[in-house]
Amino acid sequence: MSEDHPNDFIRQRVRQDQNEGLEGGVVTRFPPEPNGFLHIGHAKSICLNFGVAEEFGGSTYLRYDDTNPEKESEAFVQAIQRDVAWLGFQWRGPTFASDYFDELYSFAEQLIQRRKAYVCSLSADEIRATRGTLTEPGTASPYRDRGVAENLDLFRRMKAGEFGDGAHVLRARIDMASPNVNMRDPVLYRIRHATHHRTGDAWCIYPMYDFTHCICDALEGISHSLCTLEFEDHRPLYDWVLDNIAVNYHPPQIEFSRLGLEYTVMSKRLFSALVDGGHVGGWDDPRMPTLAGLRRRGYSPEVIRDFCARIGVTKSDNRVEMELLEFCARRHLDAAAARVMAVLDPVRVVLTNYHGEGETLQAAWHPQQPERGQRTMTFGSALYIDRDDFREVPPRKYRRLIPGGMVRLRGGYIIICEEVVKNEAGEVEELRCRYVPESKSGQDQSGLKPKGVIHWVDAKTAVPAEMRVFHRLFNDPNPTAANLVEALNPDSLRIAQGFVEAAAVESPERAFQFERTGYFVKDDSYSTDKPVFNRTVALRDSYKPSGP
RNA sequence: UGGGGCGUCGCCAAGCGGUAAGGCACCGGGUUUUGAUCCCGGCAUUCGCAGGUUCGAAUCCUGCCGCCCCAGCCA
Repeated sequence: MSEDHPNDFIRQRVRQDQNEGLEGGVVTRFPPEPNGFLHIGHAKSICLNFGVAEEFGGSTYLRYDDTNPEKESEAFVQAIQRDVAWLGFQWRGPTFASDYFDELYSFAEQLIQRRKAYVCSLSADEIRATRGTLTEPGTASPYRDRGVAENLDLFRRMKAGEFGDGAHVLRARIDMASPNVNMRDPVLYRIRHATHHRTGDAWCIYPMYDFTHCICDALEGISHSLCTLEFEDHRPLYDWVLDNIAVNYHPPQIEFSRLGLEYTVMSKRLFSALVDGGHVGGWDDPRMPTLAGLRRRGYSPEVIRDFCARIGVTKSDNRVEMELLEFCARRHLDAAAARVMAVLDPVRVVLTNYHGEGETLQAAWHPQQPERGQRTMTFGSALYIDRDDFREVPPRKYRRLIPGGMVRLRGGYIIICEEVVKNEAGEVEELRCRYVPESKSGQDQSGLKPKGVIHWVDAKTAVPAEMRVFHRLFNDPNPTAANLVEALNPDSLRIAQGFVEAAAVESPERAFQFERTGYFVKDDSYSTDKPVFNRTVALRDSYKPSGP
């Protein structure tokens, strides 16, 4: 699977910078806030940052942007680390913005000394009211021209814990009339008497993102600071901070568009709402586009990385179809997954002329990979086949079992349906069939050429299993915060009580192709007495019934 | 109505003045004891629209139109 390296506009830029001589080489960073689980949108950023560094002989920091203690936790730090490692990347660090709180504080004092920052004692509401609007300039804070000594004194007392939350903030002195509202004296520090998951109660003032991020980038010698489009308006502020403090390194901020995916949402805030509202089982629910959810669903790191390589990196808004992710999943699973038979909706088949109980049959774990060896299956007079593989009234071009028709049991014998037994409700309860003794798979002497091949399991030895079939979480291709709950798909999870051939349960393999029904992964995190299989994705099914 | 971005096939996306890559999806055909995989073939006279420059424009210029982001003491 040797894909060409992507060559997006960011890589072109990095290549050019490198050719023009980059001191310190290529250094990138992936900077999540530890306030939730990572999702596939983060995977795009992770693959970009780590991928660029790998391709250009550089390295990548994992840096936590932990400047808002009330929303962050050590549990999220661990979850994030596990997910990045799972994707297969090795980071420098991890580092934390909180590692730099002392330096950050010094730079803040430096800004005060240079008359580039001041302590503002307006309330949050007053600051908002004086910021102006998108079309009108803001007005200066009455504290804007406080003297250096007073600012320094106030700021030190803020740090010392003399004031309550919200009493003062430190603001940059830039331009209240800037057409870019982010430049209208943005807040740099706020008072927050909160316990930080790493620094505990050492601090009661915390720096804001715009002040923190650029400085951490500079201190770590980040050569290319890659972020998403919504920070484009913040770039002048990123540059302003670094231009006004005594730091000798100034990374460029380069923006790209976030990933949009059809039929799902991509925001930690909305995930929280789904989890807290009990609409999903947790951040790692297999229907969630979180990396933890995708992992439980059976998507391997290779699938995610292939997907990220295929979607590209640009600045245009995008909403990628699920089909592409599913294609990547099938592509990798086709090669990786062991072939095994299973039925989700069993119908009993009785072979009236079969008497060789306990006969064993061999079948390849993977027909295209004979080196993976064979598994042993048991054949018997009582079998289960999938309800969908028999039709009393077949649609056009139907190739499976019909009354009086024949079909091959994959890896087994050809059978002919002679009788359909129904219950009072008129449902098919049992199929009484005759098997063709000389049609054994691999040594067929029958000369018969059935059109269809179906999967089956032996009723005596097959293992009862719970199979979880997932469908899109939302019916709306573009759910929003406003219609989040109404857009939920009530049929996003279907649990089938089926049977799997015993070899699958005994085998150490975890990813399987249940022939005809899809790719499944064994999931041990449920507490049931039966094995549980999550369906990653259905097989592509080109069987299209024509006509009504 | 301020500022910042973006508009190339249904969905992604190359292209950077020399006459529209590729992938997904879709449609044909072949192989197949998985209606899978695999293999072949098809799929934008046209690049948001309108002018202009040029021998030549998706690429340069001008003017429109559409969409996204920004008024947290979130990131």
